[in-house]
Amino acid sequence: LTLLNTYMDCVFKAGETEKGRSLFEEIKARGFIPDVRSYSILIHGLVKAGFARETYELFYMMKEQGFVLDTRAYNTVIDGFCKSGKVNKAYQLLEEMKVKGQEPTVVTYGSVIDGLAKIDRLDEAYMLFEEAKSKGIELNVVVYSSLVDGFGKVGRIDEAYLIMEELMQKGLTPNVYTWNCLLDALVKAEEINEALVCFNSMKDLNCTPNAVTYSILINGLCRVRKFNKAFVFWQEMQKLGFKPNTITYTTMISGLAKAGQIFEASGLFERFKANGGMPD
RNA sequence: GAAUUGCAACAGAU
Repeated sequence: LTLLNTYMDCVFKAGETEKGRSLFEEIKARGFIPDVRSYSILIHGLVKAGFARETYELFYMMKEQGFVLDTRAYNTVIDGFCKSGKVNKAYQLLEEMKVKGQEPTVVTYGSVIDGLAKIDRLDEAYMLFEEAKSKGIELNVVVYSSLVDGFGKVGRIDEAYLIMEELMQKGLTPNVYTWNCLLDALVKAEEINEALVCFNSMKDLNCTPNAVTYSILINGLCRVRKFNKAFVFWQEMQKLGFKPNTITYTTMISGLAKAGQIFEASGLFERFKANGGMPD
């Protein structure tokens, strides 16, 4: 069973969702009874592949069989609920953990905070964040990033900055995700200059930008119609060895098209296809 | 001596 579980996890992580599902069935066919870990792997695999809605059914299958969920199983299920629009249910499970003597961890809180933040329920997210702190849970950069992202996406830039400051005061180091969340917030608020300032701070603080960072900035520059500058970043990105993917191509192509540079845009589109890109 | 079978965060177009 250990071997099958491990293999099933690998299969899901390789993106072979249907094969993963059939492996779960195969476990039963071979006369094993899937354990809490098998279910966790299955749920996690499905959630990552966009089938979070199936969490509910699988969770109740586990319950019916009388399985006792451990912390990680709870965390996986809670994340599945968050990603299928059942954040209230997720929160309820967090409470259930406390009752059952499984103390919620930083991951548990992180999942629910992120779930709330993604549906713009930031005040509740922030309350949970405070609750976790008051319980002495060491919050990490992931949780802070979720909040920066959440506040940023609804335009509460000041609060996003405050979270960022608190993070640094705690002696934590913002990583490329954190910075990207902040940059995206500034871009969406059309504060591109501020975003470029942050881009420099990020580098000063030894955080290396990645392809997502460039995609955010290119998009931001296109939004304020600074197409030439966007194209400079496009080239800089490739000089640094980041291969453009479908999203970065789309960002740049639509930017060029909006600038009326139809010729350049179609040239890029051809290059995209020539490099094996599949237009979506 | 240790050793991971499972858990959370970021970008585009429509």
